[in-house]
Amino acid sequence: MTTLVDVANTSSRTLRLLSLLQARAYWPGPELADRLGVSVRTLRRDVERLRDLGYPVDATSGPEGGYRLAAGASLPPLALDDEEAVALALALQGAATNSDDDDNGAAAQPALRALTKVVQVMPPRLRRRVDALRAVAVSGPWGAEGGPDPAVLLTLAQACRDTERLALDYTAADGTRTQRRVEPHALVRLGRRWYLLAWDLGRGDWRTLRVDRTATARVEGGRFRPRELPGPDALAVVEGSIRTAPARHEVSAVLHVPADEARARLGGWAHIEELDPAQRGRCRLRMSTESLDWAAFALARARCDVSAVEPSALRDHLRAWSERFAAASSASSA
Amino acid sequence: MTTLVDVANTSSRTLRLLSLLQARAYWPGPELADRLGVSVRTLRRDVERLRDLGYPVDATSGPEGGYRLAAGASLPPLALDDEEAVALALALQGAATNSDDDDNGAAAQPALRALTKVVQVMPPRLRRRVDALRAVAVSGPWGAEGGPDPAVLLTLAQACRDTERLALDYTAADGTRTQRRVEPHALVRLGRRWYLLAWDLGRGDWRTLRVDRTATARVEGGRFRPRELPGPDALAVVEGSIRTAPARHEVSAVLHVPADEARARLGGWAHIEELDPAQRGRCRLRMSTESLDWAAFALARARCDVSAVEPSALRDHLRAWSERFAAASSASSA
DNA sequence: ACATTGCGGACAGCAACTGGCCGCGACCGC
DNA sequence: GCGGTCGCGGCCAGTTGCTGTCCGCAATGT
Repeated sequence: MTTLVDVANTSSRTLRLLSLLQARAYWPGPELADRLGVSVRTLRRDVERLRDLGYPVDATSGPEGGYRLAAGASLPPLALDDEEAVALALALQGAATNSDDDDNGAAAQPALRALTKVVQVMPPRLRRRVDALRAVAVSGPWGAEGGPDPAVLLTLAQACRDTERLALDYTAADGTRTQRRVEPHALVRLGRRWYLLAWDLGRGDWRTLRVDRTATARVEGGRFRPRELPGPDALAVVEGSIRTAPARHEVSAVLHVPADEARARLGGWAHIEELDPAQRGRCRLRMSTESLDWAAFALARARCDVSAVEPSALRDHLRAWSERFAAASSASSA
Repeated sequence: MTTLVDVANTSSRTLRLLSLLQARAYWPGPELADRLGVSVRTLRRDVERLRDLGYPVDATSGPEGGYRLAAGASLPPLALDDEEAVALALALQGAATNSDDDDNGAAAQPALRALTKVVQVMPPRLRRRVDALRAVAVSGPWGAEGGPDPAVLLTLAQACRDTERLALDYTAADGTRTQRRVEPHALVRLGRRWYLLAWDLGRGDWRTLRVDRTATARVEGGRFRPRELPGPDALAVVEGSIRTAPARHEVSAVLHVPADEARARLGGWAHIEELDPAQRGRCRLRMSTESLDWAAFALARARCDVSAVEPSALRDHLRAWSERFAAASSASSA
């Protein structure tokens, strides 16, 4: 399974040892030595080598003893099997495309980087499995938001990292479709959208493109030498070129349940504050969101009476839902 | 940054080379050699070594040529930096705890396995960052469902893999809290819940415990020799011990928008079917869910009139929401 | 055509690795 | 307490492997 090829090499053995230590927590020394095809003495030396490399290998003596890879100063290369790799690719993809704005929005960037690493070295058969599952596993409300195509996002990320020219099918804001050849420079996440900062070869100028408006992206082969950015920082450039930040709503409401009960029902989804002691059995909900749908949903999940709903836009929203639901729940046939 | 420790070792250099090749796609040979502190000739030999190990390193000649790590027969050990590791841990954790039932429910198991691997070798400082972000990043409606504590889930997974005895604080179905000492055998995901199949040392019998009812779990130190399962398969045992599968709702409704518009608004969230051509401008929504909240939310996201809502329970649900929202949207003060 | 880059053979010197042996300490079950 | 099992690390002698340098060759883009 993980046997790869047996090379008698010392360094290859060290790599194999690292993999083995990650696959199982405890390994009796003799078994390890047998697996690696060396004597126990040499195994000890290999372990010592790993330790010198900075990977702390704990060992316990006595019967049932053995070696175990512990947490160290830096992360060792992860040896994952096929299933784990697929799960990882899907999870990272979800994190890169779906993650919430304020929370792990910052984590989306590293997630995307990690994803490019994984995908680049992933065997084709695994990539096919990921592609197949991707279709099924959109699974999540964000898909509804017309988020970026994960495949496109991934291609763009790789091209940025590798400084490779791209050909894009792009739909501009006014709906016109254009073909663009660009030198991609950076992917920036702003709000809950991804933007590609690129040098447009057709127009000879910098452009900020929305990834979710990019239908297809393919690598054109040629690599390029990065130009100097028209600003101190990719983020700054993109921010400058985006007109307005998407409107945020600061939601506030009073829930007619005790605070801890509300927290239990809503999880970490909204901030729940205690009200003053006189108002026992009630609490205040606060959340900051771009989508009133989410706010309405949160109120619904609270399963209790609600009052003092705060942006008036949300009240309008609730009224609209209410009317629609009333209609839907009464009419039982088309 | 990634320098670890400089060991003049050959094997360490091979590891470093692997990391470098993953960090950037193209590396000119001379630059690589310089980074590794060896001559180009030795670099070529190192590359050859990697190839012998099964990692396909592509090389292109000519100016702008260089080395690149391609997709191979098996996944090479992933060398991730700190940020990537944190993002990865968060993403995997999300996949393991939140993932939807039918879709990547199957992927939850490998995700959890991968997570145990990562966490086991993750430096404490990174683990702290993950823990810190975890609190913020529940971010998602599932948190509200009282899903399992990721930390507990992780501890259980590690203990299963390492066959280590555990002490659990468990809240039984009737609400009584008990302390249990168990030998954990397998984690099984059924429906959208995690179950721990374990041998209860206090009672001397097998038990199936719900992970989300487990408040704390700590490793007791001792390792044990796995007992024989009372069935062919952990899944079978757990299935047998769970009385009823959680009730599922097969939701159906007619949306008063064209099918493709509905798909655009709902993403992969629900299945949208065309109706017969006479009914242009309408389509049928189908989804299968355990939570009527989600169904209601989906209908709301469709932002259109809805009719022929199908389980009557959902109609009741909608009516309840409607009334609550009507109240909330009119009363603007507590 | 030229420069740049990768490929691989040959060689000599040096460094490292290997296996076998040893005594030591830690730990567990009897 | 005692013996068995296991990890630790020193020592040694033989062998293996690695390294840098030099070389001619092939591929590629300017």
